[in-house]
Amino acid sequence: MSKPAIAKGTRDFLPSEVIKRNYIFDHIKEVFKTYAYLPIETPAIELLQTLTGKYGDEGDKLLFKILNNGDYLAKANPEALANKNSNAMLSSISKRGLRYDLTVPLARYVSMHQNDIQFPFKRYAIQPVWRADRPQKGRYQEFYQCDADMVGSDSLMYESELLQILDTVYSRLNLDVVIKLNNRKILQGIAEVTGQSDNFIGVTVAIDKLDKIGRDKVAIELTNLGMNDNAASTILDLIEIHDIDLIATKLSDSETGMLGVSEMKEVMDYMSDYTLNNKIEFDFTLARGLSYYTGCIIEVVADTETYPDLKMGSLSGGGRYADLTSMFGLKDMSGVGVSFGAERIYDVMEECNLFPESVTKSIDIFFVSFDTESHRYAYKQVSALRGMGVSADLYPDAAKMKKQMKYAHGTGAPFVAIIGSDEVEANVIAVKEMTTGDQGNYSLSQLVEKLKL
RNA sequence: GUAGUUGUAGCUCAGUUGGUUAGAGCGCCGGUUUGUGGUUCCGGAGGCCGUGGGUUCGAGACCCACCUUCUACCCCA
Repeated sequence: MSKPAIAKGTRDFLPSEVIKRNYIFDHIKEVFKTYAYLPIETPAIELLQTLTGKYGDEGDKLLFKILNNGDYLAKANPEALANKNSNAMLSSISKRGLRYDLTVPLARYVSMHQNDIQFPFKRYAIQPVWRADRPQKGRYQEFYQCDADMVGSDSLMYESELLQILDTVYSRLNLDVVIKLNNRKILQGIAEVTGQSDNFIGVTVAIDKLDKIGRDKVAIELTNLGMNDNAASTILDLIEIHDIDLIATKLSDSETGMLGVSEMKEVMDYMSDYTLNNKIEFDFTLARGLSYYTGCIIEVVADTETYPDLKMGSLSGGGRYADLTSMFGLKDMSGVGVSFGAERIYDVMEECNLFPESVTKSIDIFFVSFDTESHRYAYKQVSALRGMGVSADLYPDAAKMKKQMKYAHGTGAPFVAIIGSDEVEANVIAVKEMTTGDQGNYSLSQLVEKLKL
């Protein structure tokens, strides 16, 4: 017999953990529905041709590939096999892989079903994704993403809508966050006015590290790109601005930059009547893996003022991608979306004790009994309660009271019903409140009243 | 992919310069007060010491390889 183990980067969940995870999923789903996003599902398995090349070279390495069925080596590229060249052999032994995120499957879905859906298409999906990454704090190989995306409109109303979704979900979870906002066009504007348009990617990669490695080291990275100290410090001065009007005065020479500014202003204008529960701030250092974002960029982190000791990456991310579906042959489909990292939200809520007490309650009442006759009586009471929507359970036989009570305690039930010959005779239910130890007799209907309170 | 780190009972971990039969706490099971848990006392079960190889009279301990855990980097939720 082999020792039980599970694959690295994956986890089992205890009932109490699943209940708490569902608490998060339910709140997110509820808000998605309120904002009129519709659910879709896509398979865990996608064709590798769908997945590869969408996440950059790094992403391709992190894709889980599925070996072809049958005698796959017999059909492998003989040259690659002889040379032990895994990369060259891959296409001949693996056609499929596990999805890496929910956005690329969405693009595939929209392209395939463009005749069956109407645009703007608003969909949400809460499904697991897989990445062959090195596991770390808050990083797993299998984790859930909760995405809401809109495809098929340029309107900045949707940016505003998604910001409200973020704000609503986190306030309902009672988790204080800071919503950070940027626009890739503003980043481009900064590169333009400092004469670094050719270095755009390098510049954004460098400035994205600002809060991690500090101003001096970013300045070194910038000068390494070939610009002089002056340009580097101008860039640093610009990105450290947090005021949209101030940045506007600096970017007046860049058409793209000014477009970014006006987009941001319009988004905020849509928000003007909405009362935010969380902080929202402009952060021009925000770059977020530039793979497909073209406009607004959003990132959510836990508020360090409320949780000073917390160390956790971003909890949500999102943004506008002007042309996601063209890789699948559908042109001119602008989209915008946000994604909730449920695992990290769970970890933060656990660490900061943010799950309400009531979430952990699994059942309403547990029954124990003293002998065969009272056991049968108890079972009838349990059935009746279940019929009325009360979550009730009964120990399967009249074992020793200590053993039954211990099990009852372990269920987490707030009340335990104790049934012996006295109760059967009087046709009552003796109910003990576990936290206080108080005990009293109730009729079935009285008990239902008590439990429904 | 790079660097470090970890692996001993179900869980958390001790285990001396290599030396008889590998320990503790918690948990689990049983008994103890005959209608009451979390919180009495007593007893018991449970270990290929990550896997494979090597050094040695002798390895949980030393060496090599692989696997695994956690962490930082890269990248990302």
